[in-house]
Amino acid sequence: MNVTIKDIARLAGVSYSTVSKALNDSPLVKPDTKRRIAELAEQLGYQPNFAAKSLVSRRSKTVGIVLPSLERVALSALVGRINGELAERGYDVILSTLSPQPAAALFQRLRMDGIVVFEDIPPEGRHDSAVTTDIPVLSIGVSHMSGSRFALVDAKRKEAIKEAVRYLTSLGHSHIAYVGDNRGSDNKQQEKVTGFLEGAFEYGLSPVSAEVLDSGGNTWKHGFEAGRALLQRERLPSAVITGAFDLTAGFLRAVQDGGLDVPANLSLIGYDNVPQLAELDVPVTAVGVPLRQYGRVIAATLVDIMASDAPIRRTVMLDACIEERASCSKR
Amino acid sequence: MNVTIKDIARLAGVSYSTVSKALNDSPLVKPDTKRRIAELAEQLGYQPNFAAKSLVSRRSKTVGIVLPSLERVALSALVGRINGELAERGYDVILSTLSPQPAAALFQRLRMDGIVVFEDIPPEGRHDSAVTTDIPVLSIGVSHMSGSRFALVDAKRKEAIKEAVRYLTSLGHSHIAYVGDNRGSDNKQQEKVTGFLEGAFEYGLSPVSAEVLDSGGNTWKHGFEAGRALLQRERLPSAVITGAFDLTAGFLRAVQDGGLDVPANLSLIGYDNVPQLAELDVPVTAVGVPLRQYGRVIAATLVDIMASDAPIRRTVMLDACIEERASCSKR
DNA sequence: CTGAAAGCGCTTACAG
DNA sequence: CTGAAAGCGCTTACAG
Repeated sequence: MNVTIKDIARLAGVSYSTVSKALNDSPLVKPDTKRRIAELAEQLGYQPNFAAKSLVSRRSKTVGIVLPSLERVALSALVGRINGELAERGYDVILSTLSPQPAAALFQRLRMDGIVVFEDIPPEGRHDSAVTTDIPVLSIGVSHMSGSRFALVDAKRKEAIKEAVRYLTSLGHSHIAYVGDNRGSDNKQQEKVTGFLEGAFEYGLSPVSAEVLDSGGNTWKHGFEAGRALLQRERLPSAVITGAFDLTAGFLRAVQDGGLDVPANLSLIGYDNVPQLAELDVPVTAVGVPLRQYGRVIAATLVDIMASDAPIRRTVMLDACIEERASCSKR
Repeated sequence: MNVTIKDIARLAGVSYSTVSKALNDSPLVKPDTKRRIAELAEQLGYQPNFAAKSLVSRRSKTVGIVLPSLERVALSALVGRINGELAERGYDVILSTLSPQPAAALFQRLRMDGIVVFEDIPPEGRHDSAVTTDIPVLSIGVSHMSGSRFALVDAKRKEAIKEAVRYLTSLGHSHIAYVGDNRGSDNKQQEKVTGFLEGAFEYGLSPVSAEVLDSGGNTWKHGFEAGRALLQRERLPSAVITGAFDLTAGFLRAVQDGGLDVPANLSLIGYDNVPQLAELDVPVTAVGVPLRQYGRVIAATLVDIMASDAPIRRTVMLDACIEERASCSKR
């Protein structure tokens, strides 16, 4: 049998409602009594009963995160940050890898106060397959058109890549390639390509000096292969923008293996502003929403929509910024 | 306000305790009444209150899984299977990526009926940092020396690799290399190396014809590099055993790029018996515990230790088997 | 087969 | 500041 507030009350010689208030740090309880009760609770190893608490308070102080799969570095790091940010705000976090709708149903059953949905590919066509639930939903990157308390946090990918072009041209580069998934199935990838082309135009690159290389995917392997493909060229760009973290890592390895020095022979800037870029053979300059900020905004936005009882719909677009490291040099 | 059994009771013209029994399919309720109530519940979109249910029943019918990180294919696939298996047994699954102790504390607070712990590296030295909790714990691969209801499910890695050696020698191979993480920090990796050496001895390979190649890690990249390193050799083995899924994939790519044909020039067998091996450029023969079986045993064992109220300690070692595909040929 | 009652462990007006 | 009481939404003996 577990320790309950009644046990504590008996030992402290007060009523159990006083114990409840004391443990919740109510101003209605004398500091002295509070201290005494806190000590007793500690001693007895009291653990509040989550079920009872959320039954009566109608809140669980816990949020659920829906993940498409468990396989991406950047996502994994972001989830870690969100976990930390929400902990600071008094929330626990649990995850599910079910698909969004079943996961949302589960989280609703478990009485989560809110849910965060990550999903790469929006449900094809059928928008009725989107998440429908009564609890507040925060989508990252893809709109799920949900209930009445709903928000979307996303990165300005197009601007980010454009910014990378600006940065590279400002260093004197006039022949730049973008390496990324350009298969066209995913909007988010297309945005980046568009950003590259707009940037190339805006910052005065000639059409032949702004190349888009389709990597066919966003993994290390795709990056590596794209790097090797690039090496076949007779005329190389002086700078490359890679569209995702793993891609960047694989690409870097390939060009280094091919005998190029980064940044002496080739400048490189990678999308996805994650600290892991600093750990590569050459610390790679990043463009994108800084991970810390991403995590902080996600947590803050979610807490916000959970707090409101009125319907809310909000969209937050995050600006990218450049994190300079050692992979770019002047031309 | 949500629908409760009282609402249903009112509309059905019965008491709410009858509704409760009906919804739980109690034999004490007339089939007719049951049906009527079920329909009504359906209609009203009734969702039982998880908090109330677990408060009174002292069980949540939910289990928590602790994962070290979110980055491994084989792990991700296994979690998916466990999810499915437990669903069939009436349990929901949630995940946490906190480190084992905080995760266990969270799951205990959330009143999970049991937890599964995956962890690669056992807590260094200090065994007091292991998971301590009152609820049943099932560890995968690493013992966490927990409470009174505790189980360990693990794979017979050594036997698995040995079996791979047997298989290859039976095909006529007499020069075999094992490629794997041999840095020595991780017991599980060492077991595989030992299995290889024992197998080599037992199946009569000469010492120079049984090579251990340290890949320095278990990722695609490590596999790729190990593959390229192998190609530098003047005398190649006729068969290779790779120690982990991603490693296998990277290795295969490297040797193919180097102009070797698998299996014509080189036979390959990969540890980690996951279906993804069938999706590689060459469908790769696997050795290891079949994913389906792994998932089934984990789910069944967990349900078992959750059901018992007496202390239980159990260890289940799973046998590996070979899944033949197209990557091995006779010599 | 059905219903009234107690109780799971807590929070929160309300009265003192 | 403290306590008695009601109630959150359910399950489960117990009595009919």
